[in-house]
Amino acid sequence: MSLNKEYYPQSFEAKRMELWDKNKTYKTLDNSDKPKYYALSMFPYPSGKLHMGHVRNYTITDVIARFKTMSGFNVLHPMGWDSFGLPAENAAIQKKADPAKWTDDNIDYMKGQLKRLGLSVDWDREVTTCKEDYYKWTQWIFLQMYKHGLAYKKMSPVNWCEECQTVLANEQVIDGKCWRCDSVVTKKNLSQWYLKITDYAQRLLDDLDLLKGWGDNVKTMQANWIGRSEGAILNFKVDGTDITIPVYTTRPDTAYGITYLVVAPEYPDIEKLTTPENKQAVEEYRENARKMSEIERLSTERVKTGVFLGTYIINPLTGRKCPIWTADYALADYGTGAVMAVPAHDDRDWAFAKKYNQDIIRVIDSPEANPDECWTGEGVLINSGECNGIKNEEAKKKIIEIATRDGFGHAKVQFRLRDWLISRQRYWGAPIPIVYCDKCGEVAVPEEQLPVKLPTDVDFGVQGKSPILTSSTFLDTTCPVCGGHAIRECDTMDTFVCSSWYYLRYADPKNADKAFDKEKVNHWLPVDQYVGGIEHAILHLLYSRFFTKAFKDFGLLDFDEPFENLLTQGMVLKDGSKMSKSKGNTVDPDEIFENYGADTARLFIISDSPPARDFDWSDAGVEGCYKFLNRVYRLYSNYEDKIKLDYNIDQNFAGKHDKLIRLCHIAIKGITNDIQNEFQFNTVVSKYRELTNAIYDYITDGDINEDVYSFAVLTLLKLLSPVTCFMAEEIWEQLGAKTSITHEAWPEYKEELAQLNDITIVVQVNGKIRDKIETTLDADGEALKAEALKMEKVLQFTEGKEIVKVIYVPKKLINIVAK
RNA sequence: GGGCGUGUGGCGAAAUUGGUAGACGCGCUAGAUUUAGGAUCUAGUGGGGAAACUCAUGGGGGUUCGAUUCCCUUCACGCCCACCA
Repeated sequence: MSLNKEYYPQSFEAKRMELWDKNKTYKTLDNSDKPKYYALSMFPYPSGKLHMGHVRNYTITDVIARFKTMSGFNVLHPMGWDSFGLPAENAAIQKKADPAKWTDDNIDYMKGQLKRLGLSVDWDREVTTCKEDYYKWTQWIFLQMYKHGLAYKKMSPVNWCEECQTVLANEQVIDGKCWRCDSVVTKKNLSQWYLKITDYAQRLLDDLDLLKGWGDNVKTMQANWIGRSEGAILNFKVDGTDITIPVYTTRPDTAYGITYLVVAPEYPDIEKLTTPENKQAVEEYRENARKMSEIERLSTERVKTGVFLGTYIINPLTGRKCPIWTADYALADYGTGAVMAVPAHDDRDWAFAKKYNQDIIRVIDSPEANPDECWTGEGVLINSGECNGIKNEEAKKKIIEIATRDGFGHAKVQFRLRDWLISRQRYWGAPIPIVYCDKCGEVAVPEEQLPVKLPTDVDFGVQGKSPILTSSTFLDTTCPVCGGHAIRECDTMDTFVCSSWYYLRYADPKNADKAFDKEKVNHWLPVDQYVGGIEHAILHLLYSRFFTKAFKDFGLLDFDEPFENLLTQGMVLKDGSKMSKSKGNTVDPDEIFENYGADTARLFIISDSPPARDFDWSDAGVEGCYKFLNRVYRLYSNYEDKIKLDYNIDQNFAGKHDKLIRLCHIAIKGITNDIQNEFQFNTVVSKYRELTNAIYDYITDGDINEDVYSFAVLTLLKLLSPVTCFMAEEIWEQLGAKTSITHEAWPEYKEELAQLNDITIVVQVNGKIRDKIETTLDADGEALKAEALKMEKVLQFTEGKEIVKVIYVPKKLINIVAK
């Protein structure tokens, strides 16, 4: 056997892939003496074709998985499909295709592309969320949530996307628009299923501290989203009634300055709080607010509006009668839906009070405060009865004490996080396993009756309702309790429910009796390295953390956090903006595979920027990587007769031979460190190039020692193999190796050889470089100092000055301080 | 308004965490080879200066023998959250 003279990846990449497949080279066994390592990519939605973002994501994870395998770990590197969701259903509507078929076809195609990319994935563990053997367990998990009181149904105003004809979770509304289709979201009053993620708010917040391997940006985003704040509930009696309005405030210290109260337009008791003469105006205002989209509500940011209800509350601290208003700057679903207004110390209240002529009472004074402006800073209490003279931070506690003592309030921790709305009025999702019995009401489907299968006799052309309602077989069923007539829940689950536990299923993908085996999950999890896009910083990553914590409480597993280390890779850009079909600046991975091969794609996508940063695609850069691989390849194809697998470098080498060996050790050390240090693949690639250049330098004079040369090029080959896996495997085999290079040990370096013998010492005077000394590693510091002091350049710059001290940094520099 | 980041050549970037700023590459310039193009190889490539030198890591200040790195201040950009009481 021998190598082609020229690098022609098309001639061997496909063949290599088939052999890996056939030989099950990347099969992962549960039992191994080696320590485990779980490398995970965020699994793709099977949209049709891979884009460069996928290529970047999966290449990064694959390089990590291959590196860890060679470093002696038993690596789990799985892949699957987040395959429920709207695009399949939309395709069904537009192209009259079956969503299952559409999804399967896409999976087939994309799986081929992933293999073409050379992923070292154990495909026997593939997981597909829209298959019965998976969604059965998604439904089972829902039942566990239900059983433990974490899944419940309630009527409330929800986010409605008219375009998608479904409700959305809070996390899926971005700037008042649908995260998927970008159309305006409105409010609708519906009875919907929720998961009680709020029960876990504090733990989700606290445990962020456990996540040492997560970037602060993601942790901060989650902390902001959870939004913990400390304050108080204060209850205000409505004058002349038995009604009490509780408000939540983070500023109880300003409670003596309340001059009016605001309730949200959706406030439940609002009708009882409205006097007959104000009824019409209030009704109109509420109607208007209801019709307004989130966007409009946001866009009215600076113009405050509201209507007086005609009633008053009494401030128990001051006895003051304060009018009750409704205004849409009070939010129905945060706090209690009612706000105490202290215009003197809150910007929003100030603006409102100015517009509607409400009283303003200053209760916090500060030398910096201007009486004609709103003051939200620190200060000392005034106009506050028994609290006068107290600093406002202390007054917060004091007033909570008073409220508690007198029975009109208490301290309260409030979260911004809302419960997770998981109902979707769509077909292509996991059915919620609940039935509504004529007699027994809401009943959970017994576990042994799972899965509740998606019906196939549906009409996708139906307008204004979920296609699932057109099934003649699905809706009517019998009650598992009484055997009487019952109707199935016809909403399906948000796809984020499916993706909140898939990483557990990989540990035990074929289990027909359980969602996953506890022991296997405890063995493989937590994920050692998770790689994916920053766009999931809140959504998927928060939901998955919630699921893991709930599962721990259910006794299904024994860890708190699913993902130990998280790498959020940057976007792939072209010409400075995100690749997108609408901008027409996409690059098709298939074209790159065809023209340059997968190795070039893999090398290029990790080469130019560190993984976390955005990556600007350039055609010239691809070309450059391809040329580099050609250059590397020729080191083997042109010198095949000089390379032997059983080389011996345990002998004394001098001069350029010694230097090349040292450069190899330097490369091993540098590359290993760069990978271990947050996967700095861009500098790994530059070190590949340095070593390649060094080997070319070595051979230019034709004096090639076969042992040294073999050591150098085989070291390079192994170092390259996690990245350019096809070429490395091809050359490796052509050189006569019998086993996959994947199963070779990662090269090790000797510290004493990971430095050059000839070094340059920089000589500075007062921190400025004046000269250099060429010397060797073993040179004596004192002697070097003495030599430096005698150098002509040094004398020139120290002339007439006193030498204060001489600093010597070993192997680096001498700095002479002269005054 | 709050939070988190980022500012280094024409471009992507690097800098062993306080020690030669610009590694490595893209691009560009010249040369070799080639009938030509491509490919390949060699040399050069931050600014100013003929040179000695000197200036330069968004701007200004500070600490230090020495600062891209630490501190203060200021500007610009990016992302996330936001009438959250």
